[in-house]
Amino acid sequence: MTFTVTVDLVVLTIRDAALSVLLIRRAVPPFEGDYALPGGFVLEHEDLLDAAVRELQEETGVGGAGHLEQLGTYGTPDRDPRGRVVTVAYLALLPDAPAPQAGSDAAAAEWRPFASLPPLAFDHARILADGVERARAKLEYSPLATAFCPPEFTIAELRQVYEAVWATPLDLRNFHRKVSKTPGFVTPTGRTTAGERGRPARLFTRGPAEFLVPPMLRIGPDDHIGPGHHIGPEDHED
Amino acid sequence: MTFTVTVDLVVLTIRDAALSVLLIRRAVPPFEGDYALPGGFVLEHEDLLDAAVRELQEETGVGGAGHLEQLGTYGTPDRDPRGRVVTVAYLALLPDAPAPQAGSDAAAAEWRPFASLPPLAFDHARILADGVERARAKLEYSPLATAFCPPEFTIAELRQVYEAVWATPLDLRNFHRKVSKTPGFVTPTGRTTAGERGRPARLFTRGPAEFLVPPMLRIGPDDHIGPGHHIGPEDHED
DNA sequence: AAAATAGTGTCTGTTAGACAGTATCAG
DNA sequence: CTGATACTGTCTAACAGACACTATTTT
Repeated sequence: MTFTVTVDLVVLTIRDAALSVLLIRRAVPPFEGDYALPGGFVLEHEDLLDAAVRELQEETGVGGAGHLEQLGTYGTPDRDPRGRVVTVAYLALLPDAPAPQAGSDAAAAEWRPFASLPPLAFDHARILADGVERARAKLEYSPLATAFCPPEFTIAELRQVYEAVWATPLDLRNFHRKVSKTPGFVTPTGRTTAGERGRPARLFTRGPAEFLVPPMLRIGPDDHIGPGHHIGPEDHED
Repeated sequence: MTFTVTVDLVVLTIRDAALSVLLIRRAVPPFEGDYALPGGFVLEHEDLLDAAVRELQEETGVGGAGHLEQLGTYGTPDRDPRGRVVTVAYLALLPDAPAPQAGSDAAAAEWRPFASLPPLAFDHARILADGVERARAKLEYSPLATAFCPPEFTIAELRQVYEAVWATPLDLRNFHRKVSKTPGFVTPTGRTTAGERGRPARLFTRGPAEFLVPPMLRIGPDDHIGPGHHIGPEDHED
């Protein structure tokens, strides 16, 4: 038994303080004209990660910035009407800026706010939901929020990333203290912003830490677990 | 371009207070006679998760107990000398007991302690390392440790799971308090153990919580990140 | 009684959340 | 000056780690 293998990309960024997703409009059947995640076929001698990097490059023109990691693999027998297609989904986190470019099988690529999404082709709605949940969870215990920021950023920019991804307002003073006291999260550059309103802000780069100790928890310690509550990181089915 | 798709299983359990892995000896080339993770080909109309469940059933005879989740997909072009094989790895956590059974392409299946592993075929050493790291991480923020336990278990058994997976001793009194105070982690059954040495222990079942709030952190809050990994608190014994 | 295991209580330093206050810019 | 944003400090309740103590069984 043989399979077709594709990669699909959940590409996230922060645009106008809102978590946004890169979507394409399909130019060919099936689902012609529908929105979908960018992606494509894995080539004959190509590693899966290389295929994801290539597709990301083709769709966004993005270089080495940002973050890319495997999200999960989706292979339900009837997920693609063309036959048995298994897709390996990747999650990309990028700083804002790159203007999307139309790919070969994509009529157009555009950023869409996560809060108001159109219907998606295939099982891409599920893949996208898994990707956003992964991003939300990893912001807690890794310095991955910096992947949404330009090379130099302020604490306020970093806080806006957390607020956009978690869709929750955060206390800026406590946030500032927590980021400063978490070893290796950010490294001061000595430079500051200028020309903005208010006091200039110090600029930082991402620090050397791979994990945040202690983590930045989304949830207050006095929260309760109950039916309907959906808190914390999520994985796939049992 | 077409691919062969397989599932491989990282099956973990606690045996004799040690984290252990289910390995098979390959009966056919390539890597004939070497140790490997159990696994096999995905069938024509079979979902990936169904294939993992089937392989787990074939290797261990295990039913509905335990936990099974997708771990990751490995598809480096040269990972299998037979051609282009992509494998979707699954992580299974089981209570101790099931005697391994020999599968069709496996000469023998056996539990091996994670602390002393033989060399593994293909890229299975990497897959196994990823699986154990996933398990270690998930024990922090999910009640997944209960998947290693029988349907009814004591707090001490649950603590031994944490100690075995994290390879770290834990203070039994603080552990007991933390488990009891985390809402939805465990549910008392009213029954107790009997016939053992010492005071009988209350028996629990897994509670309704999907996530631990607050999490059970491996690492002390005053740990520092630096060159040279530093995980886990220092030993302490009464 | 002694040993062993289960479970509770207490003390203390640290931390998270809430919120007041100070610093430095533009206009 | 006012307004705006950046940053620091303080108070308090809750929590984590360390460790003493009580409870209930077997031998």
